[in-house]
Amino acid sequence: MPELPEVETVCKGLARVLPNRKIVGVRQNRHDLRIPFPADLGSIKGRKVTTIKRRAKYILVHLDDGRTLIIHLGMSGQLTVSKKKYAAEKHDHLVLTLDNGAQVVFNDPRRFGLVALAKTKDLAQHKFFTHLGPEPFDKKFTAAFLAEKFKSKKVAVKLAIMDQTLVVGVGNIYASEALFSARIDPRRAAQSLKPEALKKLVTAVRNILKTAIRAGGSSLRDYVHADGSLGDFQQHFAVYGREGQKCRGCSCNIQKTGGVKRITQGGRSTFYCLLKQE
DNA sequence: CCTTGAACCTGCGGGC
DNA sequence: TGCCCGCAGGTTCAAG
Repeated sequence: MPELPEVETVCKGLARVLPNRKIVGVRQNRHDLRIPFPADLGSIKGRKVTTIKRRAKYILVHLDDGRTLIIHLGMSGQLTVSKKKYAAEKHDHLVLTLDNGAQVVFNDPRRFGLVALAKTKDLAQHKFFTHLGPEPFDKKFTAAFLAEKFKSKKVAVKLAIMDQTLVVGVGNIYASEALFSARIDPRRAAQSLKPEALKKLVTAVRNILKTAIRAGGSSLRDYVHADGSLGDFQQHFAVYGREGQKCRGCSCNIQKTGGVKRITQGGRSTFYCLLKQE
């Protein structure tokens, strides 16, 4: 479920519930996801949560002893917070109980997620983060920056913009959406984009992510993303998942174009509409 | 350094 | 009804 907007939405939900709460129970229903659970994960029991942050697609739960609980949702992870009595569901792998009785449940059918524990609050040097590019909303993420990074990249721009070492947060859905919004053919070699196109791409990435965050945020209630889906934003996808249908946001004639195209790049689906690009 | 492809894992829907 | 296939929002690793 998660690209940056979904993770951001989950973080916002957690931020309304977790800070200043003490963790009074840690239940591990298995010992690993993509990587083993920390051997000392149980030691977060008795600790109080200070703040919630996000870096790339990682959720950071800072603790009052200076350590950080790191959670990544992978492809299918969900974090829900419920005050109701916990009823175990399939694929609930980690359940934290808070001192107000609330339960934080990490459910992840495909188990591509991860849970880790860092010794510090500052994670810049942590192995998960050293290789990551800037946040898309960081002022470092500019057309000039992308030009430099794309210079040596012959890969398709769709793949390049999803490369987390260049810029973080853009996953398979928003890559298609941002490129459509910028009217850039996803098949083009990254290094072939001119400054004007790069500028449009930077703007499009920021706008798409921001809009999706707003839509996701609007669907929050008692849960941190109750259904684990994309909130309201999926109804606004212009091209993603719309093969053969009319794209949203350009005035192409579907009779003429055949609608949105789907191709495979890097083993994953890309959706695009080429009107106004040729 | 760059690129590609496979691997990790479960669930769902479509076709036969 | 069952079986097989392809597909799903991420990341890492090996090999060329």
